[in-house]
Amino acid sequence: MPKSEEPPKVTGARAAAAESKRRQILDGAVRVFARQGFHGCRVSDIADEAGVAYGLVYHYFETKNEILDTLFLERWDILLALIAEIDSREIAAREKLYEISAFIIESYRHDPDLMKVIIVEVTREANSFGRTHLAKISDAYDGIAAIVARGQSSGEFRTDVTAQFAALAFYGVIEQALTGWIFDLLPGGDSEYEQAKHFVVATICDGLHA
Amino acid sequence: MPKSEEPPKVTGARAAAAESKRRQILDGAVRVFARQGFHGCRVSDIADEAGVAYGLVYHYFETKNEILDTLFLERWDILLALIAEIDSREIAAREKLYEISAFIIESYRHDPDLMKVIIVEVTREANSFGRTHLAKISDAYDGIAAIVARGQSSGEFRTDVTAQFAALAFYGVIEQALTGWIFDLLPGGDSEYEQAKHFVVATICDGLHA
Amino acid sequence: MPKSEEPPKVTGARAAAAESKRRQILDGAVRVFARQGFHGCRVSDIADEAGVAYGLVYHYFETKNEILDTLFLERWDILLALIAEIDSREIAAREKLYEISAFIIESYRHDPDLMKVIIVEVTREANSFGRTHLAKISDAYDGIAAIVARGQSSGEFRTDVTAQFAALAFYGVIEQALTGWIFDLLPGGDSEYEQAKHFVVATICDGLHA
Amino acid sequence: MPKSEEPPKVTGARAAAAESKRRQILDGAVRVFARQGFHGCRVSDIADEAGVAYGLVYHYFETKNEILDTLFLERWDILLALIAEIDSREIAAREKLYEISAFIIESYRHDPDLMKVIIVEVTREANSFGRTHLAKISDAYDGIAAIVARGQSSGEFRTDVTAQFAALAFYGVIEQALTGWIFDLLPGGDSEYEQAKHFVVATICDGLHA
DNA sequence: TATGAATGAGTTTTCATTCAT
DNA sequence: AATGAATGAAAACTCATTCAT
Repeated sequence: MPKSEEPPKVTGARAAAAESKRRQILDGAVRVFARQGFHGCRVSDIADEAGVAYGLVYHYFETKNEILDTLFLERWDILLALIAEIDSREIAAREKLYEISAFIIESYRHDPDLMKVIIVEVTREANSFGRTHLAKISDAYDGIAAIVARGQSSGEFRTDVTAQFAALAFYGVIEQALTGWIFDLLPGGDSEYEQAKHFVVATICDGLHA
Repeated sequence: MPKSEEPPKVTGARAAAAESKRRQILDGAVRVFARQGFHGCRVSDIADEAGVAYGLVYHYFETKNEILDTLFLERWDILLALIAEIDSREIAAREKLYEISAFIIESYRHDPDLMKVIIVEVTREANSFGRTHLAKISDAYDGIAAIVARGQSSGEFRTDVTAQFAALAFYGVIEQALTGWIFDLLPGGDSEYEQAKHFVVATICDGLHA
Repeated sequence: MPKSEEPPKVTGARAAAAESKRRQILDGAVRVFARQGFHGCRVSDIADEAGVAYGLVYHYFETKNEILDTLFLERWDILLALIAEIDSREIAAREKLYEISAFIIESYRHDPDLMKVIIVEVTREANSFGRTHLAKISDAYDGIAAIVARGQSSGEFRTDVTAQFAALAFYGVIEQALTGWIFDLLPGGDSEYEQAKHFVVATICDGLHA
Repeated sequence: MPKSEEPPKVTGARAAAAESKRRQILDGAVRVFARQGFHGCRVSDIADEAGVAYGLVYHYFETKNEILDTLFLERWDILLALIAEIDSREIAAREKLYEISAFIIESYRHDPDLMKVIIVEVTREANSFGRTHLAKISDAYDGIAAIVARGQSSGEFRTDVTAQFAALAFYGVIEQALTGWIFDLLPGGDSEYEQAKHFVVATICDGLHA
């Protein structure tokens, strides 16, 4: 799924250029964070990678941390919106889960650096820093749990495992698959990604038993 | 499961005292890393928490990072040994997975700080630092995959989902449960832990379908 | 001989100011190194003496050591250029040696701190650090040796003492005179400096014999 | 010239062993100082090189600096005694200077590490630390100056160059030769050492002129 | 004497952030 | 908006020295 291209605000060439610098910085930051980690890079590395002047980073962002926050929120809000949209469709819960799985895996295929940053850096940061991210992550869990709960109500899913735990398990499987690709513990590639979308659902919905 | 208490080597009071200081430092580090994060604490915080002089930390460990490494390896090696031992038992694959799930969750109940550090801090370090940790993590995946593969051979498990992916999914579910408890996204407590041990296996082996 | 005053490059106030801060740091470092020794001072002493912020030192120089290197090379390159220039003149070898002796002693009169740093600190660093300085020092020896060799070819100098050794002896006498002044083992003062210029040549060229 | 072996104090085996440990430490320190420089080594390096326990170094020496002092003074006092002894002989001043030159160069041949330490580390240390060493160095200058002065009185040496300056020049030539060998700027070897003893006197007494 | 664990002050370097232009 | 020099707090790491045994 392509990056959600915000409609180019029609505010003249100047503003467009400015917006593009801001975008450059975010894009540079993704590459640098993915390569060196949030703590392993300097603000000047971001500026260099983005091809902008050092000081400009601070024109667009208050702190280094805000850059990470922005990257996370941009992407995560898309995910949250998608979960909500999918849940509103008239399809089986299993199908809904497949769509979410597919979306996240496609996101990784499309921009592995960004997903790496979100998974590796943001979660850990949540430990030391604000709870903002945790609330957002919780929102995703809740959205998925809502899908599961609806599946339970309709009789599609068993009810002894709580919807909350099921949601968390579902997300855990996907995140671990991404982690595997990120750290080269799992072979990556287009066919593997395609297969994984199905494996996630097969494992979580059908179980491993024969 | 209690920390593998090495038999108190009878090597005189001096050596014993020395070993205890080293232990104190490791124990202090766990608490500090859990509370403030690896990057959020200073070496002096570790020394203070451990009740030893600053310099002593560097007498026992080359770098701050080596402390984290040591904590991770101590515990992870126990996990690896356990996985191997469980796989050698004459029980169903499903039972084996339950034992592993139970062990990890018990580890968290017994020493949540340590598990928090391993899950939250080590993975991030794996990104920037050496691949040592990754190799160890990979070993765990492999051990679990071996169990699944044996289950597939015996006809207990389906074979369309690869053993490798199944192992990763299984571990992903457990890790996400721990993450949930760590960040208070999931209610914790003795009965929840007990329930979760079963949920993990129910989800992965039986699936969510009704 | 005055410090080679580079013509103030007309590059705008900003660049000029920047260059002047860098110069301030170097000048402060000379005073501090001379007073307390390279190892006896902190980088903050340099910053304080130069009247700049601590961090600015690291904006202009990678390490404390690079400051020392810069001071040495700036001056030594002037010496090397001078030796080459003097050798090209159409004067007696003895005159050439006098000019070099005079230049070095004048350098000391003009900026005793800098010469002290070069003689006292750089040599020691040459031991532990890179061979860069040694190569430069060797260049000076070679330049002087070339002058002596030409003197030998013309019949002005005896040939049983090698030019190489003679060069080294000549430089050794000068350096020891400076060392004497630096450590107050030899009375200093304008007339003493003037006298020493002649003594160096008298000793090396004519010998002590009656 | 062999290291002045102090007569083995007849105080029993224990004291002898103790003395030997102290000697071991000094000998180890010479090697370490020569290799890494005074500031570039740790006290533990000295202990390791000497093959003694860390703490023992502090049993025999108050500070790290005292070790350097001891090494310098041991050797320098021998030099001072020798200068005095030579001056009392009934030989030409030129012969006396030859003997001193020969002694110092032999000292270097016999124990280059020790001479390297004295020349490279002690003189520089004189800058930051006490004036003790300077007084001793001054004593050597004075001793040599006395020889020159006597040579001037007897009509052997010219009088326009002061005895003080001549002494300093003489020592400067020798020190620079040693520096050349130490830093590989001058080819070393037995025949070169032998030749240098003569070159020093030829240069200083006879001069370079044809 | 001999050992090596224990202490903690000291120092370089890093780097996020600010600011003048 | 854009630049990059300037600031200074922060922290890891070093290592001489002390001390208990």
